[in-house]
Amino acid sequence: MPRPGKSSYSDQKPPYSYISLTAMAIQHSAEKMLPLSDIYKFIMERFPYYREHTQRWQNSLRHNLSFNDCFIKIPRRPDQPGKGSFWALHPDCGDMFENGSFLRRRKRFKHPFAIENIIGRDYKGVLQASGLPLASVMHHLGYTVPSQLSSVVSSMWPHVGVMDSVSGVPVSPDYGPFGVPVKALCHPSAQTMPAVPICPAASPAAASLLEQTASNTTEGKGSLHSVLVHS
DNA sequence: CAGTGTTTACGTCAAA
DNA sequence: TTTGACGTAAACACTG
Ligand SMILES: [Mg+2]
Repeated sequence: MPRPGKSSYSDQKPPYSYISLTAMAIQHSAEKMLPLSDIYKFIMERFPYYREHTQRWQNSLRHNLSFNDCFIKIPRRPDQPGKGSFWALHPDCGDMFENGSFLRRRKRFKHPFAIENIIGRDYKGVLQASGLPLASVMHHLGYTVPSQLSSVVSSMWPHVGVMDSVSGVPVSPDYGPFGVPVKALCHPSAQTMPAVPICPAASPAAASLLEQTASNTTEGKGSLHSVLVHS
């Protein structure tokens, strides 16, 4: 396509969402995974539209990588030094563009066992009605707050530290496959929380716990209130 | 420090 | 009208 500056045809915004563009880049690669910088390159090489305002759209792209469960991080091997991780497509996310549109999917892929998705689904009404951020509700429920959400929590409740429920030693969240927290952590106000796996598939006990939690929340705010009062 | 990653907030738009 | 997907801005935290 032509060269000229502002308003040439090829400079128009391509009919692809960031998710589409990123998936294209990943699928096009030999290893089916790419570092962030290579995703940028792929897009910029093919779509002149994205050769400008790079700070804006690259911020949006990173937001999409992190926010959408269909994108997962693959750690670098020691023999592959570099900045971040590799990004790949979650094996269960299927064909995201089954409907002809590359702009909007029918539904977002959400991993069913990610604790933040479980809480987000079961406490949807509470989250909406209260306006509280997900991190707050998870904290009040005594759940491990994933990754950097903990910084939000510690800024809202500076007296609360994240520590191992048995040893009392500060730890960082430890995640197993699919981002499921393997080690149950608790904060001082939560007294004793059993260090059991939260993944229902891994522990029948945890499964019934989850079921109980779910049934408690179907009625609405009541259960959250009791939890709030408790802490 | 610059690049990478995570989360919240808000606006838009189309489907349900 | 409500819901959900998407884009954008922005505030941080973490890392090489
Ligand atoms: Mg992700």
